[in-house]
Amino acid sequence: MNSFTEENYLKAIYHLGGAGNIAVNTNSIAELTNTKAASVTDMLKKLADKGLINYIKYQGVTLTEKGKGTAINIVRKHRLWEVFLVEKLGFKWDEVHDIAEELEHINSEQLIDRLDTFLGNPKADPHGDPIPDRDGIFHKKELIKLADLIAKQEGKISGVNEHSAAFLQYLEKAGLTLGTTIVVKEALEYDGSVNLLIGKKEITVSSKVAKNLLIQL
Amino acid sequence: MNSFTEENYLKAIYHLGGAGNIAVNTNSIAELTNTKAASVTDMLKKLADKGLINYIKYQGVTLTEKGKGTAINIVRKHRLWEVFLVEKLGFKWDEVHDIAEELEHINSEQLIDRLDTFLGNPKADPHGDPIPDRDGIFHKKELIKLADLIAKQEGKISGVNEHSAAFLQYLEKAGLTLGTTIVVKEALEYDGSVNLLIGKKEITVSSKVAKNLLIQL
DNA sequence: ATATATTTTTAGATAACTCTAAACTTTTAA
DNA sequence: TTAAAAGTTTAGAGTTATCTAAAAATATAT
Repeated sequence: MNSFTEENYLKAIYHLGGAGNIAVNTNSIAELTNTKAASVTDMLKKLADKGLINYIKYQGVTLTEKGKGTAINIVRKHRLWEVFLVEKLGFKWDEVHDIAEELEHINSEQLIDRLDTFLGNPKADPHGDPIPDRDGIFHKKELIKLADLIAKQEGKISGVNEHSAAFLQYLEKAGLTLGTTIVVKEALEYDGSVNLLIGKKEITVSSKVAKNLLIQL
Repeated sequence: MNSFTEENYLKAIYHLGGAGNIAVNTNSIAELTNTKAASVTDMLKKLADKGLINYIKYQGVTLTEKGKGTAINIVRKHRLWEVFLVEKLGFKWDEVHDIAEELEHINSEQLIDRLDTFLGNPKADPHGDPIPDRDGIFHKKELIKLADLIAKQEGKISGVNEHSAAFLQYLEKAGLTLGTTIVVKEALEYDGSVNLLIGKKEITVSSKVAKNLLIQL
């Protein structure tokens, strides 16, 4: 059994890419967990002792298979709870993160499996992020940044790369919600902004927005 | 904001009758929270400093209005989650206590209000225990112990005084689930056991069972 | 009413997690 | 290629919640 705190560190390492080969560095973990580098170092020793991470002093960390499994399970729980909050309780997609952050630490495999069934085994959370199955497998569709599309390409808004409430609220106002079909009218080389058609309505989004909106072709 | 641990102590004091005038003693709190008396004393000082309990050394504690409100809110959350687990996720009534014990500490008024609405504002949890409303008011029906009924009285099984999985499983097997209508055929003075009619079926329950089954007339 | 038993509190330690400040490594850039 | 900057770890300390053992207060029983 891992503590609440250990779980949060594992999750942070996972989100920083620790499931791959490139080592995650101490400072970035400190930033994401709102702690100081010294605290991170202490915890890294502990997680390494438990066999959850590969840690070499001064060289950063990666997750072991065991650590990766634990982290993915937390991600699974987080995303399933987000679906519950939006689909069943009527929260907006920009309101659910903090509550899911607490719910993800509830410890019961049975609870999560039943929740998964109750929700109809959703494949993505309200932001389009994929939900791993109980074996930790992601059944993901290929998503492309809006910024990488060219004129005349058509696709469906299927995810976001940024989860701030501000960005999500902007998308909502602009009618750029998940599932919406869009066509690229013009991709402006000058500033990276993109002209889109949503049905017959034309709108322009900035480069920043285009980089954070994910499209399924 | 109170810590997870503080909340558990407040809840324990509440369940031991600390909302009334009779002071709850240190040892009983230690027993219920699975700690030692010395730990309880430490925490009582802390809760007293926060204005959540009335504490006089060696004389036990009662809850202040503030502490009572906090405790009742935890009870509300616990019971609403239990309803969710049974009604929506299909858990049995003897399986939900431990999970609800974790869920009750999730911090979001909005979450609980929406959950309440989602569940249809239930007035009782799966064991018949009343669920206080958001203002902490219990809208309770009058319940009487089966042991206090006399021959020919009829009523509906509406609650339990003991929550152990063993007792709940026994009731399930015996067909004594919530909502079942029963008629007392005979209350035996000799050993306190009771003969019941459930429809046309006759069964006998021990004195212990009769004391822990609550009936609405 | 006083000795004994029970209950509660205090004293002193430990474990988990955090911090600041200082020391040490690695990276970067002249 | 070495001096400065950036990043990381260690040392030492604080907080919260826990414990055991001993001391103090209260209750009980002859």
